[in-house]
Amino acid sequence: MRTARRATLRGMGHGIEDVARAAGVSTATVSRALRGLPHVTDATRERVRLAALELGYVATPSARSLATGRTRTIGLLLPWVSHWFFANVVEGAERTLREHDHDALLYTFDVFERGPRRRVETHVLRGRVDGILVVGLPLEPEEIVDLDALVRPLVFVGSGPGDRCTIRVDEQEVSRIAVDHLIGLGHRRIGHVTGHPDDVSPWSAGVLRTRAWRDVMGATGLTADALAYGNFDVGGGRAAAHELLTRHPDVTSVFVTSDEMAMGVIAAARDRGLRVPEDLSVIGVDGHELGEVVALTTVAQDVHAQGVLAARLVLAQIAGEEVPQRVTPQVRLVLRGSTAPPRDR
Amino acid sequence: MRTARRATLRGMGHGIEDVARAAGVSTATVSRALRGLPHVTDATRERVRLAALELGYVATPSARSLATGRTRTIGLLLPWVSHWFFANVVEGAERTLREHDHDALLYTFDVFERGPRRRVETHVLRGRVDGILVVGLPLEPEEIVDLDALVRPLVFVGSGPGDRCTIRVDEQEVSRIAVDHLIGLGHRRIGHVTGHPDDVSPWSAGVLRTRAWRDVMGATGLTADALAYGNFDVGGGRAAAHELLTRHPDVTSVFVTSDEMAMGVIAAARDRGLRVPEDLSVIGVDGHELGEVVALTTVAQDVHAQGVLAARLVLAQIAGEEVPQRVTPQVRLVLRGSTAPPRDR
DNA sequence: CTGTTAGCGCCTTCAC
DNA sequence: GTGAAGGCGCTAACAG
Repeated sequence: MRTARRATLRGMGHGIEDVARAAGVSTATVSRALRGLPHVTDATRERVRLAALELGYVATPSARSLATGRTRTIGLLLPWVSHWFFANVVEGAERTLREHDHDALLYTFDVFERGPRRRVETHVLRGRVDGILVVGLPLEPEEIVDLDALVRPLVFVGSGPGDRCTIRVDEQEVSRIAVDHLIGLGHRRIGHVTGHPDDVSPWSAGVLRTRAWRDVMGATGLTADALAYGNFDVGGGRAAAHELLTRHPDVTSVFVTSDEMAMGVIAAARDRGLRVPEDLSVIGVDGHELGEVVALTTVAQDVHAQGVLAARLVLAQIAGEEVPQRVTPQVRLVLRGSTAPPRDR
Repeated sequence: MRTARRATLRGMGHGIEDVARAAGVSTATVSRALRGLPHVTDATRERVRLAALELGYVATPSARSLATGRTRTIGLLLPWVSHWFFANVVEGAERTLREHDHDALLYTFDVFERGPRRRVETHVLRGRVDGILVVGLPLEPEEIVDLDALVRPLVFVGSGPGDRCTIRVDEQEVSRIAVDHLIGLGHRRIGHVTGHPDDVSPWSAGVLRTRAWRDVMGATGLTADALAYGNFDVGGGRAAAHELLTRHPDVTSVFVTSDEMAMGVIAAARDRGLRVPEDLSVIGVDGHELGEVVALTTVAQDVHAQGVLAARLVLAQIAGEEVPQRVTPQVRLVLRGSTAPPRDR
């Protein structure tokens, strides 16, 4: 008795067979018609479309994926979403992906948390995604190997090995702009607050900015000894600044590798009764909206645009197109009230 | 010639058959063994486990989904991720879901954008998710109907109809705490900045807080006429404050329905040469980390915890457990420097 | 242009 | 406790 159609579809609606029956065609034709493939009469296509619409038919993604090998889903790998940079990349990427009928799957791996560095479990991505966006995650070489094993296009944002499609600002330039600005104002004792002390990845943004800070300082004949770690958040920046200012009370300005930490530094200055910028100049990196509220001078970048571009580049790779190996978004110095010439003291 | 095993799996690794062969058992046994189902000897299970490990076998999600009808994926529906509240809910939810081997699929629908309210296309969720988290999205009745048609557990966070599993603070209490605080300080002219003017949903957070502001003001015999809309972001809050203070120069304090907008209000005060809190008191809602930097008094809530709980509640529903229809997280007044008694003038 | 027929990789009854 | 076989819903050759 194979006549009795097992109307399964687990209570999810109608299947392709229902549409086929309603339109009086075969399932193959329905599939072709609905996906806009050639070799279908306009009339048939329209008939199928109507039938599908009426029944509220949408192809079951897992069935489609199983048959095609494509998931129309992109994995977003990142440490946090509650940080400004990441939230904005994610938002830009997700919107762009959706415009192109792709889904965004979120995977957070907080590799910066205290304790031994947890390895990113790339195997959870197997068969789930057509492409991967790695955002601000300084991966170990073995992790890259694991990702490569997935045989899916990869795009890195805000961190990444040199030999892969990577979108990131010129970290050297970022530090140079910031430090040059402070030097230009007359500062000689320039402190530095950066990310995580255990982060030593050669392509971590924090590491690169710190290295460039050292370079610029050295090239100008200044000593780069006032350094503290703020773990990329407000509270961390505040604590780091306290530590820094206690150990190096002669510091007149601080270059901070993120606006969130920079605002923490400003809070610390206030804690200590120091006025910004009269007693202490502070410059950050990012272009956080709230920087305007505290008049934070910063080296700004358009993060949303980076998310959009990243999405476009994975999609392009999936489509078999060539993509640039390296995109370097512009940065610009945004002068506000947190930097000024040092007071004589 | 059906002997020639078509080793497809589209270059993705090994399939269940490979594991079966390696372990010398059938695919059925592999399936049972790997998923911890009963009726498998410890010895066989171990053998299968080893074989799978060695081959790096992971069941293809789409195949599994097609066979089981479950996707182990939860859809996150929200307007933005770049706003503090949302980024934190998402982060809490994603981590919790991952701990329970579930994926988080992101769907942003900016229903607050200018122009006609875009309808949330729930059909993109069909067959993609086992459950749905609706975060801070004031949906229309028809949209709820569409969601219900998916026959999947639903949890609302930060907004939601009264008759569904909803996690949200008591909005009345939020407004009461804030306004009472200002009244207690001696303010009589209390302005208000809230979200989007077109948002009239009876269960939008902004709408409810504004209504409660009116109620509390009225109950105290104060006029609630100084109102402006800040669209839930910093720039919007700033613009709204300018409008408000121009129209109602006698206002001595402002109750703002989010910390991000409240910080915009503080920026506007500075623009106008008004000192906070001497000339203008400002109180927000949320507990944004950066509130500390600008000494923002606020009615705080634990948003990360709400994300965690939301994830737990969908998972519980999927497991067939009963869940509370309403969870009301605690809020607390965080006194900082942005509120003070009004100056006589 | 359209229908038929195999799978896609895994799960799941049902025998053994 | 284990294996055989059919099915999940859709796509993709291949005929016609």
